[in-house]
Amino acid sequence: MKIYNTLTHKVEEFIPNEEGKVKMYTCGPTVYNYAHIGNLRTYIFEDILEKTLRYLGYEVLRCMNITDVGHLTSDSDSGDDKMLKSAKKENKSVLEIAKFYTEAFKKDTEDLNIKWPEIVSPATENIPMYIKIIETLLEKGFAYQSGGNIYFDTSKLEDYYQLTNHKIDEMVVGAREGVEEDENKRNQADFVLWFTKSKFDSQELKWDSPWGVGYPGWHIECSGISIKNLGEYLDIHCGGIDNIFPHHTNEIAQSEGYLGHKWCNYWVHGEYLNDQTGKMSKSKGEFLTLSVLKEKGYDPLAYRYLCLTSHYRKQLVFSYDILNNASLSYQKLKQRVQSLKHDGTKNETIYQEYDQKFKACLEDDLNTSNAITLIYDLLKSNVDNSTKYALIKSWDQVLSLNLCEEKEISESLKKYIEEKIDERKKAKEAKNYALADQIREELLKENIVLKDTREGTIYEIK
RNA sequence: GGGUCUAUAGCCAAGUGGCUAAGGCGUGGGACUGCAACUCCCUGAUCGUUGGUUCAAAUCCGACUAGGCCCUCCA
Repeated sequence: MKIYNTLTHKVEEFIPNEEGKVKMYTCGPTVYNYAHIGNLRTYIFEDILEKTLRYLGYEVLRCMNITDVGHLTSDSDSGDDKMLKSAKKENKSVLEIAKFYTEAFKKDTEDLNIKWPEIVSPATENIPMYIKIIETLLEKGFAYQSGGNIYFDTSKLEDYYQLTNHKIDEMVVGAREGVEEDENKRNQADFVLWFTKSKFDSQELKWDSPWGVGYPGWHIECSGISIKNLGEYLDIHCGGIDNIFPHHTNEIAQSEGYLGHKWCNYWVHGEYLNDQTGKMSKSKGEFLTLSVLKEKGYDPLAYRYLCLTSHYRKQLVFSYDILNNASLSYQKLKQRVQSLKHDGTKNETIYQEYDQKFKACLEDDLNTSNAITLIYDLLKSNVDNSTKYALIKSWDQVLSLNLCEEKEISESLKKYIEEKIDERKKAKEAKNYALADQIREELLKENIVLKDTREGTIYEIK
């Protein structure tokens, strides 16, 4: 399969370290608030990548962190800790906040048919691993102690900016408002591995370390959790594009400094979901969550469909217009698939032919848009219905749009509807259209839609 | 200032040098229907502007225009 690698800045053939096996790490959420639908776009893309690899026959082991500590607004020790800030606001402990929003995030992934990774590890449960890495970095001379904190010395690396093409001389310190220079650093790009002093009133979570009581920097957790669970050689590391710098840049620096060899071969990043004003952001205050969409009556999978009709490396500007568009398309597609009469058989030759086409779409840097177009092509083709159904059912393992989901209808409900249809038929025959329409209206109120086809009246439960 | 990405119909979107530029939604028209809905058929593009390379450009190169993102909070 071919995938765009941020490390080499081009689309490349994917070759794992060990044949047939993929070790994949994806940056997880910082659980101080709900995830917005832009955050979730990244997890949808990662889900598609993982499921594509599985569909192509790879054995995938995937790991994700949950950031529940130490995520500061800045590497200087004057910034806010997001977890703590949120906890104070809601009058709860940091761990209570983390637990609450982790559950909320998990619920979102379930609604979107995003598979939960095999290994999900909170940052707070891996402190000894971070300490081990930092000790090694100090021994090897990649880190130094200054002003009470341990910093990574970026000048010790030849190619610190390999992911971004940034040039050190042209970087603007404090390009973003509110970022202060940290005087303890030897080099502008150095970052904190371990904090031993805190200016926060009540930093709840602290651990003992060889350098004093403190807590880890933001970047060390992903390196620690990944190496601990997936070993020294990683195949794919994913995240949103905003993680490229500084987070992933720093992960590479500390991981390779610690390991002494190349760590991860493929870095894959998902683009943003923007709104009309630009990037969707938690720090702007207001943001769109999946629950909001659900309250407005949208199926979460319509949002997933929307994401899949676009490409993961292309920015998408969210509006209710495009969601309505996607939602309608999705419902229509689902209905078309579910109305296919199938008997569980398939034409093996045609099945293989179309399945190859499907794989080719995904192997082409996850061209989900073409994969969905292939469904429409298949539906329009003269392939028999059972083969069509078998193919779409199989493809839905990757797309996860519940295209073949059949609604369970109880026998009593079925009988009730059939009686009503019969009653309406008799009314129609007697040209009593007022009664016929009344029956149709009544059923519609119960979310049962009648459709008169050439073969007779059928129904659909909304 | 530096880096990076994008620009295709009303909307979303595929397309990576070669037949009349996929597909979906919407719009308009038609068939079906007691009327609807559903379904089916028909309906739409000088590919941001401008130079160049080529027998051939949406596709490659240059310039310009507009916009997004990153340069120590975010996916």
